[in-house]
Amino acid sequence: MPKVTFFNLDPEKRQAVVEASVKEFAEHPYEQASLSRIVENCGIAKGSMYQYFEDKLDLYLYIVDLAYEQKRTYVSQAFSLDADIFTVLDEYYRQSYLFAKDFPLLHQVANNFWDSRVLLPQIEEGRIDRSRDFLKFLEVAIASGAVNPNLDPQAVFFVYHAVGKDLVDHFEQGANDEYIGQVLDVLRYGLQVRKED
Amino acid sequence: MPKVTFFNLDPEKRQAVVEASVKEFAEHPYEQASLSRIVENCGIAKGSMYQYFEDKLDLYLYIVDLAYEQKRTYVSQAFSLDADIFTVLDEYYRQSYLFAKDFPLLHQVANNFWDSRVLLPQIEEGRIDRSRDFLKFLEVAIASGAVNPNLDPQAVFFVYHAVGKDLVDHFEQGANDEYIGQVLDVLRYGLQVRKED
DNA sequence: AGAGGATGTGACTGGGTGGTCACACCATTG
DNA sequence: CAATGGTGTGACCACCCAGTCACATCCTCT
Repeated sequence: MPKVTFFNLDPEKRQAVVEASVKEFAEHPYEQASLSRIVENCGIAKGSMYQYFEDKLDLYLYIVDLAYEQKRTYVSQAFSLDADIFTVLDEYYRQSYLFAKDFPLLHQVANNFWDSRVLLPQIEEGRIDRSRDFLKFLEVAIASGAVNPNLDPQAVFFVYHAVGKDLVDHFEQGANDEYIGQVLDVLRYGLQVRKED
Repeated sequence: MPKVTFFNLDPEKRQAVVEASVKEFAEHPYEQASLSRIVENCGIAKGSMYQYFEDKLDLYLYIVDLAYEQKRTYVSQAFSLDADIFTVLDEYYRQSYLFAKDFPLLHQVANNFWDSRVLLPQIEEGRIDRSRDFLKFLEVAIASGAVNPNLDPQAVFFVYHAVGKDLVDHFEQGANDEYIGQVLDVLRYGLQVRKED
């Protein structure tokens, strides 16, 4: 948590600090990110930074929080949709995509955090949260008869999460709406040919 | 490429250098790996290291090569199998798993390399190679009638690759044979219920 | 024995890092 | 006016890094 001094700051200055930090943590994982570069980029003194934050980690976690907060405003729309599971998943991937397109730096920050090896507990916690939501959704979908009940729910979550993560990773290389649809088709229909077709 | 001096070395010493380097590059991504720690761990002088390798990057790429060479001896078995695509993919994932179990440090080295941001071209090259092999296999499988021809081959590769990578990532947390089978079931049958069942 | 080339060595260089601290500044009080 | 306390500052500290180099050591061939 930032110190009170940070929130007393002139908003313009505070914004400059945030922007420079976001840029740094987007371009470098935590360990390689440099406080010296950040203060250079936003034109404040090194010492000032330590009036605002406890240390480098405190600043980092604050920036990561900002990123996930913004992301949540996008993806939460998907889960509040009153539709079948395929529509929800489609929307979820699409909202992730929009977030990455609208806030590429915040997207990178979140990505770097997920890949990081510091503070595994916090990452693991987020993973469990996401898994719970997903599994609840899956249960309903199975009960409604839309989803193949022979599959292992944990394995389904694993597959969807792995694909979603990589899908987002590759947005920078220009994945588009149509491609997302095709990827989802693979997950929906499976690889094996369907006799019914 | 290491210098000739390295290959003239007493094998026992050479092994010590390799082992210490593998350990370091398994525990830290390239940028954070420390030559000072390596030489400390294998008991040779810093200067000696520069008799064996051009620089840190030279050493790193040599170690990465070792890792992939070892991995290839495992996964290549899958592709030489004369079986249907599902058996081959199953075997591919399983061999990746065995490699990670038998050589956890080399597995970590390869993983770190794949996630790294240095030398993107070399990583991209490997990605294209794997994609080519996979797509060729897929073509045959579609022609043979085993695989749903309505799916986009690029999207199929994308999904399988994403899942395979995460599957391997999580081996350390104890994924097992049965779990691999269940994950593959998800990919094979898809999420949507099959009318034929 | 001596010469010469290959190899081993670790103190050192220049540059980076996160974090500190004595001091300067400034606004609000009494 | 003076005093107080929150805020800004950048030189500085201790530490770590990749890479160098003058020198020591060893081996082989003459």
